[in-house]
Amino acid sequence: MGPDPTTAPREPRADEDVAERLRSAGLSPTQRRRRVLEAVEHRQRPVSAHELYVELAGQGHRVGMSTVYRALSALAEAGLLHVFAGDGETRYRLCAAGRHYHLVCRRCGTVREYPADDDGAWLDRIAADADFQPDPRKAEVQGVCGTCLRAGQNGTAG
Amino acid sequence: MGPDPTTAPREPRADEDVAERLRSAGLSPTQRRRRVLEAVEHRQRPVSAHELYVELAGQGHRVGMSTVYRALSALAEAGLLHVFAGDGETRYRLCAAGRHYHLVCRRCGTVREYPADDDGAWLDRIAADADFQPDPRKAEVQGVCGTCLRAGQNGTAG
DNA sequence: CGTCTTAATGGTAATGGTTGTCAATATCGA
DNA sequence: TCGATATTGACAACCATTACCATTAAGACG
Repeated sequence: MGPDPTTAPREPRADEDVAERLRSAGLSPTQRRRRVLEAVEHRQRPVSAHELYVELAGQGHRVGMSTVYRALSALAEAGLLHVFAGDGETRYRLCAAGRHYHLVCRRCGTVREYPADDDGAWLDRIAADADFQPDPRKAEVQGVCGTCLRAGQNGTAG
Repeated sequence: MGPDPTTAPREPRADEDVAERLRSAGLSPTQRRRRVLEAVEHRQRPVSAHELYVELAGQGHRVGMSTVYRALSALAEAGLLHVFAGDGETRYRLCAAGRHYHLVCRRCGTVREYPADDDGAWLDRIAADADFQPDPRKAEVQGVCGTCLRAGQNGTAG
């Protein structure tokens, strides 16, 4: 399949977007890093290094384990990913820009980003009240999401 | 070395309190578990299993590594300790009863429990707004405490 | 478009925190 | 005190993560 720069039916948009994101994070947008970022991006819940490794291998992309770990660490360090640790293996998830809290369901593991815009006063109050400067992107609330809550009522309450 | 049950000039109050806390958590208050809980209790910042092991050994108390791990896990499971993972080794800290957030300083590691009583509306609003039932004791906000903030201004703000 | 310099990569070995195993021991009730 | 049961501790096993270093890709330059 020869690439036709003039008539290419692909949309290089998404790929370029990923590359640009890497660049603005201070990372050269290598092929492997783009693959890793894209793979994380397509997940709704945090994913582990090993899971990504398997997924990429299944897609025919040969990315070494070390590279997956390095990419994830770099992306997390750059603030593009949020880190979830504590259950054996570390998990990563895309972290959007802007103020938000992370609502983590301890049953299904789904993470939701709850906007802190209109509610940011809470963080600001803490800053003034407790002599503490909170990082809006590093606020995490654990609990149970509505779906699991309703599902659990049927399954456990008997 | 030898404990004197009859003439001990200590105040059994604190020890009984620890035992009672273990009992109400559903754990039989064995000597080792009491030692572990007491050791965690006397710390202001999260402590690792290995650190506790060394500390207890230094006090002449022979507590096996496995026991330390098991006690910490059990105490955390029971809700008496809060778990901090993600920096190599897992760390534990006493978790008070009542609604509070954990303010974690990423510089010095100190954890402060910020009461959520008057501010609980925030969690309740999330519950209604985002279809999510938050666990008040599992809310964690990372940031920088005032002390480190002021110390850092001199060293880094150049 | 080739070449060269440098950073990234990947297979593998090593690291180290954590857990499993099981005999020895402490705990608690009778 | 005696016995049933849960706990403990030393050690080995486990496994996620990192270090190492030869190989390879990326990007600059002519």
